[in-house]
Amino acid sequence: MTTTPSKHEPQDTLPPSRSELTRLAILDATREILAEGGVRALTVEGVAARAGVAKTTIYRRWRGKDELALAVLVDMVESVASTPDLGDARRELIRFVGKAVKILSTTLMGRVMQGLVSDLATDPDLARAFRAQVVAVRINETRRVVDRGVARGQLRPDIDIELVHELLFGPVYYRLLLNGAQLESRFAEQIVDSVMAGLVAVKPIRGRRAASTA
Amino acid sequence: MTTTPSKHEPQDTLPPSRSELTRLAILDATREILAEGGVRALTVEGVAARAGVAKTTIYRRWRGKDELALAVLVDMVESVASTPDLGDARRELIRFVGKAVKILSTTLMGRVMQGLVSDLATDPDLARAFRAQVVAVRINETRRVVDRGVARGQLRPDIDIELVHELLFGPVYYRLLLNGAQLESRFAEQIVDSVMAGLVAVKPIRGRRAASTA
DNA sequence: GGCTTCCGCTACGCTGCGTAGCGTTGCGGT
DNA sequence: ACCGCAACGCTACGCAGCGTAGCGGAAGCC
Repeated sequence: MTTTPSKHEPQDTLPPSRSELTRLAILDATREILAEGGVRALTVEGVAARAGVAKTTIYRRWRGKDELALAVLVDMVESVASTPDLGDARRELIRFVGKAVKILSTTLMGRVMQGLVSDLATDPDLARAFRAQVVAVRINETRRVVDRGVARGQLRPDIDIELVHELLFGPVYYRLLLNGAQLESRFAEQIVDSVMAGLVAVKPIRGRRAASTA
Repeated sequence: MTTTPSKHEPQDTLPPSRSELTRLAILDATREILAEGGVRALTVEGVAARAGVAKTTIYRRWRGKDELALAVLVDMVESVASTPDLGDARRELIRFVGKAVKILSTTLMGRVMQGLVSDLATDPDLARAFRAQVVAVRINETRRVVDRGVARGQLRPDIDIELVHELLFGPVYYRLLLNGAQLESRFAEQIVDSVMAGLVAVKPIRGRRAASTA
């Protein structure tokens, strides 16, 4: 697999500055190393060598390998387009979750995730950046899809967006990180169908008791 | 935070051998270091120093810090008892998931998990051991609880156990590893109620409830 | 051209890994 | 009590990788 150029390169009109060139060289080298050996193989010295760049140059831009990996990841997340309006909430959710499944299983974003997780727990700055630039994006997209479903009368209006987001993507990352089972497109469908059972709009029936905090 | 002795210490009758004493000293030191600084602070040299043990002694038993952390984790998982029969599938599932939530949020098992995840992706042996001794235990327990629910007529008989297992615990680990949101006991209830909607034996004509923004 | 900014390069100190060799101590058998 | 083996302690390595400092050179910007 060769290097994916990753969207936001400078506009064709303006020539890339030297600074931008080295930046891209570093990110590309990071991507390649991650693709080959995972995060375990990611070293600042290795990136510097492959990018044809001095080690100090990397440290002038990022504080360490964690930030570097996060930069690559953010670079990828930004390329994720929003889910189109398909007229049906279930289909949209499947598309939405399925896209994450596909990206995590076919690109090296899965590997970056695997290697980044442990660092999230120990580096507060990294965690904050990750949540702001990755998790929040997913939550917002969930909100858009759910809101459309509610507007169509397909989903209940009193849905906890963040909870739904966790129910949808939790299993995906569980497989990626812990279970080891293969991430297949069918999995997205299974998840959505399971979660949907609690989301569908029904004629107002008197619920049993309200949820209690025990 | 003091050291948790962790169940299977030698029988009271037979005095612990020297070999066993050093083994326990190493594992205790590992636990302490993990509790204080997380996996990032876990170094073989640090463990050796705190345990009052030579570094080589550690390498004679484990191949590295990964195996050491896994040993501590397995040591904890073994102490997790099975879910008792409560007569109600929903209550049992909440108890089941809630126990995991509590353990991950109150003991240092959460921290060990956080630090171990990245290594799972790069060390096949470690991943195999983890799945056999941690994941498989959870799946089996899920099966027991679900089977009881089916026998009582509370749950559908055609339930995919592994899928349910992923739906239940995926969100828990999602919070622990990625989201950063606090793991509270109420979360287990929310998850179970959401997943239950698709598991109940009869059509959801009766009370239905899931996510509520409270 | 001159100034600023960015970059390459070497060299360093440091931590932690994993191993080798050898001395020392505890433990079990007879 | 003795001996033999197994386990442990200790020192000393070589190595990889981190992160920093200092200096000289090259590109960009008026």
